Amino acid sequence: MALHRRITADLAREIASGAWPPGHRVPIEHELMARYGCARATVGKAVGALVVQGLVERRRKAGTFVAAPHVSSAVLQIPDIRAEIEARGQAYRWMRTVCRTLRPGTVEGRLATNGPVLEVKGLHFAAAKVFAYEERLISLAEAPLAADEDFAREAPGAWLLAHAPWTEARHEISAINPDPDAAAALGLLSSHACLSLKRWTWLQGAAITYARQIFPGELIDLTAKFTPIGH
Amino acid sequence: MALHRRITADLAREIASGAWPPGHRVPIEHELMARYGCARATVGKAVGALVVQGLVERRRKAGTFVAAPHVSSAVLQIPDIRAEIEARGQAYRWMRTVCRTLRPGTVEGRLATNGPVLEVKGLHFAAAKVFAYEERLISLAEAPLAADEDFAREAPGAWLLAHAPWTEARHEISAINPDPDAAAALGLLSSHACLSLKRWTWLQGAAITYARQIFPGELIDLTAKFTPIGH
DNA sequence: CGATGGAATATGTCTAGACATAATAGCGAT
DNA sequence: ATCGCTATTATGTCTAGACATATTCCATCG
Repeated sequence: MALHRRITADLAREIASGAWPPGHRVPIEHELMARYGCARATVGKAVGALVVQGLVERRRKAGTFVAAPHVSSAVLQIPDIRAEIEARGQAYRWMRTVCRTLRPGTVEGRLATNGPVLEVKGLHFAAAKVFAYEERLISLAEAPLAADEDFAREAPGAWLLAHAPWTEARHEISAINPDPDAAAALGLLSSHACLSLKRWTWLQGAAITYARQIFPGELIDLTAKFTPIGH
Repeated sequence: MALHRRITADLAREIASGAWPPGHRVPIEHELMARYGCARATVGKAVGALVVQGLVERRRKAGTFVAAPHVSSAVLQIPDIRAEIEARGQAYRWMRTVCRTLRPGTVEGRLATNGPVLEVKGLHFAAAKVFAYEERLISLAEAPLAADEDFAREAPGAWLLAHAPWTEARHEISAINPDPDAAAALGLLSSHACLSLKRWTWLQGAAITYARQIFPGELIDLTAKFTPIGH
């Protein structure tokens, strides 16, 4: 193994074991140079890796110190339903049930727009089984091309991904007992725990689309992995 | 700004703008050396930062290439339960129900360790109401100080946050109907939709802790925001 | 035609320095 | 005692090389 990795691992072990609590001073670079018999750049690379991982903080003149543990944030993978299903080796199918234009002002709290809105509802199937129920609103002012689509064969999510770029998104995840509409569509009892995923997307501050997807709880797991970016 | 940061930013801009699509070859290090008039180590540091961010991949002899875009992903805030509750202006309370040491080999599939494991179960209260049920396993080999704790007054999550750093974590979010144990603890019927959050954390590849938290569905929303590349 | 062994190439790691910069500690003057 | 200057110190950045290693390309051999 590369020397700089060994140094990183050695230091991390001291921190992990609790031998070096938060605030403890890590040996200065020249001492590590002497200990490992290497150049300063090598020590610097090793300690730099700990900085990226958020384990230590470095301050000029002061030295390098074990960092206080940070609150956790993680990168959540938001699944593309079609890709998710096909990755499992199952056949994917989309069935649209509703597609109509709503008058302005009827979508408060879901899509912030004064213009016309397209409402699409439908079901995602994995093999012969219902995988998700989806309700979607699309701002026709922001995505005018959507007015020419009937979304009978392609799900609005896939279409938007290819035709409507976005710069910001917000997701809200919760567990719900499905409302009567959703329960009927999914063929479930309302006692069946479902995962609700709401998504809002914006392009440069203008609301594009709102989506609410409901999955039978046992059919989906959202997984999130820690990433050192942005602690 | 440091030169290596400028190089990183320049390259990231090409990728973010779409000028360099996935698979596009990034100029080789010697060309970047010539372009910026710097040493190879400086170019290497700049490109290394892009690797950490997942924007490029490097292969010896082959070169450096723009990475395939990750599927839609977002930064998820994993809540600290106590902070979450107190932010709502409610009183927080932790009640431990179980705290015992398990023999090695009894936690398969949850915590990858051969050493002793501490098992803690308990409830988080918001005001007088149960907010979450928690089951936790802690590897005593990795966090030996936990053996001296009884977690009667402090939740293990809070204690670990202050004493056991981690570098990797995985979260699994799903909707479930609570099993009888959890339903009884939460005072709910098993028909009540609950959000299940499982978390595994590692430090440098060694498993530290596993936690399973169950929330009544209506009490919690996880929210995630998209973060564009390049901050 | 296919297999194989080099040669070429790009990155991976490392050295032994250099100067820059930020923060601190101590000193002296007020 | 306090302010401000300076010397010291530890990290930040960078250079101009070196050898190592993985991979690809290509020419040669069977």
